[in-house]
Amino acid sequence: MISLTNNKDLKPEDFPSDIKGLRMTKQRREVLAVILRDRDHPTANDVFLRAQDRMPTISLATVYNCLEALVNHTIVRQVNLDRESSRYCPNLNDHCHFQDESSGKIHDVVFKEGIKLADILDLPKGTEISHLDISLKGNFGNK
Amino acid sequence: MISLTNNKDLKPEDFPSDIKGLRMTKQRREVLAVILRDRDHPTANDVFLRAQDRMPTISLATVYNCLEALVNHTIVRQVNLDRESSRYCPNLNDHCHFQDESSGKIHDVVFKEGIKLADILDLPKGTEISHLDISLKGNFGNK
DNA sequence: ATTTCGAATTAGAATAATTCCAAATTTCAG
DNA sequence: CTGAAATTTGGAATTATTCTAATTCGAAAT
Repeated sequence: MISLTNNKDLKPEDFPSDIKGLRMTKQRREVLAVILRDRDHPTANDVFLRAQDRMPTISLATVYNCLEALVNHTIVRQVNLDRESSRYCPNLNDHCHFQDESSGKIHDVVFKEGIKLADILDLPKGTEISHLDISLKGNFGNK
Repeated sequence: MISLTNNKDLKPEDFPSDIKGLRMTKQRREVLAVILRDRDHPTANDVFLRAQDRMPTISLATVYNCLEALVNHTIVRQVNLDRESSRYCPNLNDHCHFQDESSGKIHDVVFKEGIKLADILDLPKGTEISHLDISLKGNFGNK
């Protein structure tokens, strides 16, 4: 199976016509390809500008529509940091986002081996977590 | 010392004239009093409406100004969930926010005894966390 | 191949939260 | 008291996002 979460070289036209139940139109392919290619947590407008390179007629509204569809079908993740524009991330594994204050860049951060968040939070019995967002800010060490 | 973080009965006019280096004007007192009184994570507009009860002339711009000043001086915390309006929270202790999907209510959630977040995340050496936000969504158990 | 019809795309208008601005008011320091 | 600085105010401006209505597309059936 084609890896959608880690494939810089995949051409939009090579995407299957259906991903997770979402019909892949030309525009959706292009939008997804942009997100998979650069993996730098672009905003909707970033995606729009990049998608225009290969598809000059695409509209911003369409980019928003495509992003919404991709998010609803858990093909990409929407990342909200503070009050900034939403950003989009192709990494579907459990992870957090760290925004480096000097560069502005956003880094994916994972939990240490074997840690589950529910284990460390004091939640009342019967609680069910459907969504979880962890974001950090500060100085990201050298890696 | 007067508890600012847990005092429903405190009247705005009883606040000291300086809190954490912030000069407390009439409007700032009122805004802070609203946030301390109800503790239900109101939005700026909620605060505005409530503040108007006792101070009909206060403006929304002023509420935003006051909130910004209070946040900058770490007197209240700004809480951002998804793309919704910012909310404001007088609880300055380390905690997360859980939004119950059926009621919409926001609950404060704390870590279990002795847990520090830095211990469970795989961060590169030298990383310094300046801000941390954890928000959850789902069904909040009965408490 | 052509028709059909729901889904997708488009451009631009509308919305909502927040910020900006410039004038008026209040407060503080001397 | 007096002038400077900070704060407040109402309204305009901004920005991200959503909505709308018209058009186009595409797959399936004819």
